[in-house]
Amino acid sequence: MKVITRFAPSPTGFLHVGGARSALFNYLFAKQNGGQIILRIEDTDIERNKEEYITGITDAFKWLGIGFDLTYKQSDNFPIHRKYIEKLISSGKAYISKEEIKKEGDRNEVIRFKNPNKDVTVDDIIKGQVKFNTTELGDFVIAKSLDEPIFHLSNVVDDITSGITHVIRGEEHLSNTPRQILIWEAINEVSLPRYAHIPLILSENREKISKRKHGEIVSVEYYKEQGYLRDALLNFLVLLGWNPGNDEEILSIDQMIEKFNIEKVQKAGAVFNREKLDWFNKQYMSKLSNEDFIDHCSKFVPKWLSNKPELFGRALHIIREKIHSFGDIAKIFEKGSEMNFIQDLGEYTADSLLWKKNPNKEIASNHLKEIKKLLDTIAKDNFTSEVVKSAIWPYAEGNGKGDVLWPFRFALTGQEKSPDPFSSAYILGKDESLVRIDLAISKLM
RNA sequence: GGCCCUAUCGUCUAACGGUUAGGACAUUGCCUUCUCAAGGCAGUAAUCCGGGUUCGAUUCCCGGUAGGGUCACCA
Repeated sequence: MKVITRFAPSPTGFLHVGGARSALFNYLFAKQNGGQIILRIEDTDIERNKEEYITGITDAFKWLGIGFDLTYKQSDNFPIHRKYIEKLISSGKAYISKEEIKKEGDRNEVIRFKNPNKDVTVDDIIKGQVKFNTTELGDFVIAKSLDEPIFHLSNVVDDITSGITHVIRGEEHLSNTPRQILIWEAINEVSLPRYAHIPLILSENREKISKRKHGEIVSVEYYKEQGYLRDALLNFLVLLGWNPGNDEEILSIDQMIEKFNIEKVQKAGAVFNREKLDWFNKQYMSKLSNEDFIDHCSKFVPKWLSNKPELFGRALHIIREKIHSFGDIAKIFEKGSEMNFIQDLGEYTADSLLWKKNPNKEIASNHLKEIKKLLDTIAKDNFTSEVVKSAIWPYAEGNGKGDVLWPFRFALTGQEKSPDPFSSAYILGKDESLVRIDLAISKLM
């Protein structure tokens, strides 16, 4: 039997990280079984759906690299849904019911499923056997009219007509499952799919994360815009609720397909830990070549810097060390941040040039004068951090590293926190470095 | 509240019924060029509680407790 899975979002918002993980699990399971995965947009509630969300969702999957074998909108199947509703009615499994209108928009006639009031056991791959008594569900509504099916009916009919073999979805659907099984059995065309309800992704305080309560961090688009690598996001997500059974953590999509095991998915919810995501992202960023890295960061580099590609090139090494996502680039170059010295030395006081452990203006001034002499011996086109370091290092060791290096670094950067002085000098270049040292010396007079 | 699910370091998790309860993130300390970052090393830190079953429970069973999900003419 060929495996067919599906991811079935409703277009009422952008793609949620929990949705992305559900889709990923469906994808991995389908791929490792040589099966197919369908993207079904569940847009039966015309009033709440928005076209922009459909493109938002499909764009997010394009970015993630999760491809579908088939994509369709559920509303395209309304005629088929109608056929099944009619069939259920004519076979006495459903009926047209007269209703009292409780709220605006209510119909005075809806279609209800005739509940056989029996026990239904969901045989779940992850949760095991879960027994429900369906009596309390009553004769639930399956359509507002022949042409307006609602969730449970459309969902089941589409699963049946698409030949879905495995329903892998979030745990919030577990309690919907008995209803759907009842409908599935009433239609009685194909045997039940296997169900797998995956645990929820939780917030810090252990509740289901939602856009409403937790904001933009729940949407995949946010991570795309913040400059995260898709492989890092996917890697982070796949390990929320599943692991390969050993200490391996960095997994490519191919490795995930090979190693994923739906039966080993965790039963309990997992807290979404942004710091760990950042760590994954850093791991993946560090694997990038300089060329790829530059490609990824182009949209985050401030204009004044992207206009000076040589300067940017000299700073690249340091930038790569400092950031956890490409979006961080904008932050480290903000005024007052650690890399802003490249653009703008900024104001500082003479006292800040003095090393805390030995604050003495004359000593600092003399060291800076000596550093200047040493730097002057280096040819302009040979002014690399290694060369600068080898020129200054012996002097610093001989005269107290802190005494020499603190004023040196501070003169170059004007900041308490910054890259080391050798790298800073290299980034700034010989001329600018000397200018800044002169300025520092004059401040100390 | 009814129904349902869940329970190992702060977080993600590993552990045929027998382990000094392992790893990762975070955190702390140290080292690595003065600060920062990165890196290296080391450390702190967990089986929710109570009963069973068993020679022996993190592991199996029951009960509490706590958290979560769900109860639409939404999906």
